[in-house]
Amino acid sequence: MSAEDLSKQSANIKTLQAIQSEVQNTNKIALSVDCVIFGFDESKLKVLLIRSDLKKYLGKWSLLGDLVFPNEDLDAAAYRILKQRTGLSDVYLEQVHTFGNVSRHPAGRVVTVAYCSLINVQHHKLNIFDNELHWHDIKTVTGLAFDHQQIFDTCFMQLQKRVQEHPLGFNLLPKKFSLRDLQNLYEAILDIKMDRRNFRKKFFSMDFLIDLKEMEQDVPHRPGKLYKFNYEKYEKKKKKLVGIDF
Amino acid sequence: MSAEDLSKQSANIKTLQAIQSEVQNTNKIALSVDCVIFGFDESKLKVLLIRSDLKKYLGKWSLLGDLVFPNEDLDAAAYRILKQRTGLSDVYLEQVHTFGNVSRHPAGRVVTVAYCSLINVQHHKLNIFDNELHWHDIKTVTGLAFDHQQIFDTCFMQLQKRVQEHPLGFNLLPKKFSLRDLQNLYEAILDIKMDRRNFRKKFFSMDFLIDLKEMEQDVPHRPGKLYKFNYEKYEKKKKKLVGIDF
DNA sequence: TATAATTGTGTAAAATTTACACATTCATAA
DNA sequence: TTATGAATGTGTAAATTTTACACAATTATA
Repeated sequence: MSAEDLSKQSANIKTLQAIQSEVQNTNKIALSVDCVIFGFDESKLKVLLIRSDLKKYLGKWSLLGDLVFPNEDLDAAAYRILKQRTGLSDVYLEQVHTFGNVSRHPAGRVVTVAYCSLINVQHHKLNIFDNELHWHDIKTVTGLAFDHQQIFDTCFMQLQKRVQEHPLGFNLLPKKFSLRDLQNLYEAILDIKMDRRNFRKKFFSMDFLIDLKEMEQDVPHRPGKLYKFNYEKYEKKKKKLVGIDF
Repeated sequence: MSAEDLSKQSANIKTLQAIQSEVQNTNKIALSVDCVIFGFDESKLKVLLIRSDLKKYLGKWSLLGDLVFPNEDLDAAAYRILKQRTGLSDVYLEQVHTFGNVSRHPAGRVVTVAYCSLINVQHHKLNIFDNELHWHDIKTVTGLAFDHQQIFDTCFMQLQKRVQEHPLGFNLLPKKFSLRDLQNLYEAILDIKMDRRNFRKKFFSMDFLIDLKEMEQDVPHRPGKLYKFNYEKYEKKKKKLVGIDF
């Protein structure tokens, strides 16, 4: 290594203190988390929205979000918001994308990390006391506050993609569900109609459904069998490669 | 709406000033960007790393990153780093994931947004003057500084997935490439061997390769035909749905 | 007891994926 | 000049997966 290289190298070595002061000086960006919370009810996909608490967007709906605390892990902030708003813990939650355009928030520089959450509406219909909080049919979601429409669109598209590759959907259903429930769910998320026999064949051939030997109750027609998803078996079998296809 | 609801609603309405001060007070988090820059050379997938500039991690390799400026879009920060380090603009760059554990950085709370970039090594072999900057075979990447190993692993896995679903790979090849180059690339990224005839059949049936009517030069064996990727055709034909499969 | 609604089931055709071998072309070395 | 080595270019048959499609059985209700 030449003398020049050596001096260059030592010039590049920064002390922790130097970086700390650099971090302080550049520290003009606030960080928030926004949650796109999906639910499934009456065979429709819903999203939980709140009325904007900002005058500029008065009357508009927005996602559930909050600033991240300085001593709080990012994922923990998302869980906190979810817990605060729905009363639920142990829910499916996944980071989707970070939105960081300079002018995305009127109050100044706020970079936000978007999370997608899937919850079972039946299990906590109770927890929405707040009039400002409302389940919206995803087909009617337009004109959200801030850049929340873009965030919602991104999360919804990601959900459409991931629900086909991973068993996420079951988080939106009750523990016991019929194949009709499952098909309704996929049809609602993907906004398509599917062939009933081929849909059943597909899921039976995957062999991840456990027949609970129970039937639906209180349906105005022939009751269907109830199933639950076999997570243990799925975890063992997980696919590695899919194959080139675009 | 009841009186109680109304008062609750107005209590929820915040002024811009209130939020601004809230943002100021909570503003103790620094934001950075880290780039995982992939290249393809000598039939091997490489990643561009730099020696850590932090005493704690002296001698360790780390990703290329920097703090985001207060008045800089997030994506712009990633492009800036890429331009600074490789001299290249107009490169493939995609946000992958944000890492925000409280203790991930020794200098304090720094949340980092990871980007994945694919560049053509042939086109700018020149631009690496800096001894501290080096292309590493991805198979030898271990023990990176900070949480950069985790960031690298995440980006690499995402690359393996996305390269199968989208025509990203061509960003790593020269404009003109042979089918052997293309197969070597996929084999390097996915770390598998593929059947040569089926690989060719697959790509020909997709019908996105333009035969340039040119042959390889200076190869010590029968030269292969050269192709380029037909982006216009791909953009028109893009797949929508894939089908349930997990 | 008849009707309406939905469940549960199989098969044949089409499309896709997989496994596999040999003649051709060019550079290089004898 | 010729032989050799190394990689290109090409097709088919079998297996698997996907698609399209119809009718009998079950339950609640009128």
